[in-house]
Amino acid sequence: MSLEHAILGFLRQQAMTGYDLKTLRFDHDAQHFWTADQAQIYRTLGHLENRGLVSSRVRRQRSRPDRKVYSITPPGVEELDRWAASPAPLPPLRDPFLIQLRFADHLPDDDLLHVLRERRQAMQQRLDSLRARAFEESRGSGRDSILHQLTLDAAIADARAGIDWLDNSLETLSALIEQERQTPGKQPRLFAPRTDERGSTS
Amino acid sequence: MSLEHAILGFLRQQAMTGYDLKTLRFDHDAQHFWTADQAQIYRTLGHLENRGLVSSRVRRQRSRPDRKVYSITPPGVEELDRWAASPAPLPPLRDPFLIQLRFADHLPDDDLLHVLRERRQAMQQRLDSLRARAFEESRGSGRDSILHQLTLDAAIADARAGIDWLDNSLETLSALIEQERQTPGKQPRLFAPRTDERGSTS
DNA sequence: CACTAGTATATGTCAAGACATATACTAGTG
DNA sequence: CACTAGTATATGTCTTGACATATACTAGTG
Repeated sequence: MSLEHAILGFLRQQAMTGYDLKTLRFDHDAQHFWTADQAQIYRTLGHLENRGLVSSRVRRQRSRPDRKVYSITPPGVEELDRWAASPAPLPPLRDPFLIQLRFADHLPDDDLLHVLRERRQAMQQRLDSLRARAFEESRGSGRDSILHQLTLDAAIADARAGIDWLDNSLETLSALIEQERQTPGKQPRLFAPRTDERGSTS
Repeated sequence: MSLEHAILGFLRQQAMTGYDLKTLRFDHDAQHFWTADQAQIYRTLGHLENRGLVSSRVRRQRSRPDRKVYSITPPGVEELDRWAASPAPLPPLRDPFLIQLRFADHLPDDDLLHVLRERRQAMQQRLDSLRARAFEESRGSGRDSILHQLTLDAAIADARAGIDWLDNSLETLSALIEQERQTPGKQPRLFAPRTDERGSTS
């Protein structure tokens, strides 16, 4: 599981509780490449502890609920290093928006363009906030800091590519719509007009 | 569910069986933006039928198993159109490779570069096959065909962005490694300096 | 003749993830 | 004083998706 290894990675940097992992790490540091919900983090910590890859000790607190601080164990470090050097399969592209677009040929022109523009705006917002973060977190020349910056770069590259693609698509579709308007016999031809020589259309 | 709407979309184009949806559509047409396993397709068809969005009739065959041909119903068309115009939330970037990279600071230099190069090669292969498909399927100027081509463009843009990012990362990390080699001694560390925890020094 | 691949549908089971809710205490705000 | 937000852990449950297996018939290959 990826989440297991993300947790091991964070715990190797510093021992902490499930609450800290959620609020400090997954909601902030890792937010641009992996998210996890609280319930899942606690359950995964349980699994990792059962397998001996992390260990925990309870810190009693008076004015707060007790904290269960998790540390990575030597087998945990081993597992993390083993996994980090192993090839991960390319995750397939899997985007509901592309399903929408693929089957949008029955949408009114305005709706079609609107959906694309909305998507572009959302992507632009994501890009802006990623860039702001990248700027804020751009100091540090150690390896750890560089790796963090590279993950931000990946998210930025992804968003930029998405926006560029949307702009091109918007242009293509606008041109198509314009062209269809100028051709009153609006029959979308899926195949080439029937002028081929072989095989008569009986 | 996205899969439900993908199925509705395909069935609007043409009535077909679960088997056809799997082998002709999801394994080919939609392969670059959505995949689905056979069991899930059959079960989803069942749900859609229960909800009246598709209907089926059995075609008896002698030398083959019977075919259960599904057609989209008017409510199904309505649902598809409604969904196509509704805004889909941006799916978060979610890539196990970025977890690997983020926590790769303990990897030997060669392993680190190797992992990135392997990734680049896999991405390049994907890009090549996507480009080949885009070339083969580039005829057709109707709206349906254009929309299909746009989905291919999206996948191509994604792969290209990934490769560019990997090239930049490879360059950045090579430079960092080179620089670290020329500066022997203490490297900048974010956390406690690494001493041998073996305790008993002999 | 045994084996494999293709056509076709269906169920069982498990992991990952998302969402809701329970518990329990404190501190600050209106 | 009531309410809200914050700290902290935990369980219940549902959906999506992945993988395995069952059934059943035919055609081609070694």
